[in-house]
Amino acid sequence: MVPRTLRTDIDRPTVILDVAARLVQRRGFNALSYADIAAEVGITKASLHYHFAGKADLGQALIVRYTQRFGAALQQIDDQYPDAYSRLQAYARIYELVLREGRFCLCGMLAAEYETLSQPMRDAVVAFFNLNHAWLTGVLEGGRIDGTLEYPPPGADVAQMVMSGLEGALLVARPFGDVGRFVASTHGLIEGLRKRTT
Amino acid sequence: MVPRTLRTDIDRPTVILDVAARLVQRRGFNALSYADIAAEVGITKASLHYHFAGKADLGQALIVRYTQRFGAALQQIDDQYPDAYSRLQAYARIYELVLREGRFCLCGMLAAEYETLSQPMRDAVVAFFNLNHAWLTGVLEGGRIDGTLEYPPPGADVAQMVMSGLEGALLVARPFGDVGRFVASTHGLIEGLRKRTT
DNA sequence: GTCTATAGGCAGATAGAC
DNA sequence: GTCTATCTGCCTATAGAC
Repeated sequence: MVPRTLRTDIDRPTVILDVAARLVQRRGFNALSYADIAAEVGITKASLHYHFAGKADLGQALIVRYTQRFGAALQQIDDQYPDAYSRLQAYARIYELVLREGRFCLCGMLAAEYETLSQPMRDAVVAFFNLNHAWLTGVLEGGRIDGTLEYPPPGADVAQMVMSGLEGALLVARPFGDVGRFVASTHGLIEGLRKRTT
Repeated sequence: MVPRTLRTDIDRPTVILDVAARLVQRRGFNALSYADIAAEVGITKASLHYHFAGKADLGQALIVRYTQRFGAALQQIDDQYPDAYSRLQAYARIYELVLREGRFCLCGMLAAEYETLSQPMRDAVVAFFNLNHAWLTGVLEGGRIDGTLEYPPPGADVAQMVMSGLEGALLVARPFGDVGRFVASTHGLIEGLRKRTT
């Protein structure tokens, strides 16, 4: 069934996830309450429970959607940039945009709170990092082939270094409210991998 | 007044801070409750309030002590290791030991929860990072002088990169319960700064 | 789908006896 | 310093009407 008019509003679950994602990325999952979300969405707590039975279910949906979108962004980078170095730059830009919204990475936040999460949420967080790590490893190995990157250790280790470096750069820059601090950390990280065309 | 016998127990506030620090570094400040601490220390919640009037006061004391101890460890590194490269290695080892205890950096955890903290706690967290950044900047500039390090950008930027890189390596390695992942991230980070004696 | 009303629990915090 | 007892408030969650 197609709606008769172009809808500018979005469906409830999407709006709920939008609001919840923003709150978690700014304040953490343990500081998130159904009351806060309900107030911002403009419904009651009881209605929230209709869409997401429990807080852990909501949390899981949050991570799954975040990971899907992240995967799509990585796919877009692959399509848009031909060389590995440009892909790394674009990857770092994703993180920078998150910071500019005043947010932390959803899964970075949940990694900090990991021990308090339900098992499904834990598994989803790990899956997010696995996706990032696998993609980065591919890009890094591609960089050896296309000649835009140069690094001594295994690609998988460097992938871990890049991913951790970006998460950490977000984490530390946020209390300072300073994007410059993020750029300072990450620029050297990626330039250090660029092939020197001496 | 000197106690008549050698005391093997420690004073209450210290034990409270020990227990609270472990809980915060594993589960986060927002997941910390007076009930949990009291149960583990073996006193009541009311007694806890005698030593630390409010949760924010306890939190502040936690950060101050952590920062003091960290500063002492940095001083010890300066005394023990003559060259900049060895100092960086020793610095990374501090973080690795934290991970081996199953913990996250106290201030890394609080950086994630930053928006929910009281102003005094926020200021204390920032002070911790400032201490680390200043010390690292000094070490890095020393490495140019003693010839053990080599890096293109300003020392302050590299300091930010190293600090963020270690915090991020802790953050991401913990959900995997894998110290190897931490080492993979940080080894390349520090070796990349070492002067090539070609 | 959304509401009102409410249950049941745990949070941080305080009063006052010992 | 430590206790018992209690307060107030917020939390997640549910029942049931509309």
